[in-house]
Amino acid sequence: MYLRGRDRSPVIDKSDSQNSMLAAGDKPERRVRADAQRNLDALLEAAKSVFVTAGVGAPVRAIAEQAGVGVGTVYRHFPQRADLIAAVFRREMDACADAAAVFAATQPPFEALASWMQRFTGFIATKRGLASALHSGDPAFDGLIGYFDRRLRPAFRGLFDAAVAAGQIRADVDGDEILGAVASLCMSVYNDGPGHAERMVALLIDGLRHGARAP
Amino acid sequence: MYLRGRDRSPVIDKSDSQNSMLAAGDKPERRVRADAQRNLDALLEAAKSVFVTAGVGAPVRAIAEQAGVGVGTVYRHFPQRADLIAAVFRREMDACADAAAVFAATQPPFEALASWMQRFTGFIATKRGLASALHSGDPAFDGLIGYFDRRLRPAFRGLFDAAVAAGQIRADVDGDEILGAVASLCMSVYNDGPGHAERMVALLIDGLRHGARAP
DNA sequence: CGGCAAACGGAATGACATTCCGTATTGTAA
DNA sequence: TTACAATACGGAATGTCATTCCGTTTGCCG
Repeated sequence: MYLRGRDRSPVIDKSDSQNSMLAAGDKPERRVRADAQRNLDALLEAAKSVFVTAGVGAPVRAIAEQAGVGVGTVYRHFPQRADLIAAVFRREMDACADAAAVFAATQPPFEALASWMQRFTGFIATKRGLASALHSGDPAFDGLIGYFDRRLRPAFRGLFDAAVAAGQIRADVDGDEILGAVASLCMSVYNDGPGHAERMVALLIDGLRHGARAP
Repeated sequence: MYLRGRDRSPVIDKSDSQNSMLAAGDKPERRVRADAQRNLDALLEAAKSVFVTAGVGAPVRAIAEQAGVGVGTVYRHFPQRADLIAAVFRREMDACADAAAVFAATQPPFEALASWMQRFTGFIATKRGLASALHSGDPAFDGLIGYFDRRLRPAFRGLFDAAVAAGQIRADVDGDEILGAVASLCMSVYNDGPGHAERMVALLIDGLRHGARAP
């Protein structure tokens, strides 16, 4: 009754569409124009940086400007401001999830897990307003929690299980609870200034080491 | 940097100022004009009802209208929209807290506690947007959590302890945790449709009965 | 009653989100 | 390469609020 515009029609990032098997007779699949893709990237990048300094409440105008683009372009890619926010969050979740593989390949199990958890903390910490957005009831955010479960949870799981298997952290804790706890610590109403989240998470990590069995 | 107007100056509801000890020589203390008080009440009442149907995001205009008042009047009483919201929440917390005494006086300990918890649930449940507001970081809401602790917690405590003393509920649970749990159940991101909160709370209440000692 | 501080109402202002539409680009087919 | 149509763009225009301003009205006190 006092809501902003409704009817959303999502927009998918067609970037990595290597699926151009130009053989059989399926429709030409209209390729995304180069400039459009360029602007989309610039937009997401700009939004990310603006959100960090001005919060997710920053005006669309500011984001468009930072991206060197007109507001019209923003709305061409994201029907609603909330869709842009959701897209940025998704992309950051992806980046965070991908980082897991890198850590896993370059560090010992425990260090990889610790590194990733701090990385994750950094991701959540810069999201002033994420919790608020999640609670806002805006349908644009509906899939975000599911996306979290789909991307971040498995990424964490891999590192966690590896550390357990290597005997570097105790085996009597539930991985899912840890991830949830970290997220809660970072988004709590009672969050107490900068560094608080990091400290709590560090504590958690130390706790994980306690009582580990030898490898 | 992209914030709405700042600098707040709170407004106190001078309603029940029975403190007119018109004897000694303290300053005349400018009495609140009758119409002002009337409008303040109408405003809070109107806001409450509008929030229920349209959410806390309802335009100030709508509230003013429902109260039969001009927007200017709204802002005379509440410097910022958020102040109005906070005032409504406070007033509802008061009502909820006061209900405790009534239940305590008219029902046996356990029934009084159960009644109050459902009353409390009803209070939280109608607050679509409370959680969001709390997380918004707006300074107008800063005191709300403290107010919650000051008003609701003791009210609950009284009923809870009485029920424990009467042996009607188990004595091995922490009251504070129960209240927090109920609030969390009602405001969670994972809240699953209407009735969900009530069901969970009912479950909790049943749980409290389990293992009670005889009186 | 008369005066006036306090309180009103509601138009004016300013910040945004979102929409519209004329113009500029891109990819492509001749 | 050039001409075209499909796509994208930019940014002014519109509409919805929150909040401010100020001329008017109203309760209160003497």
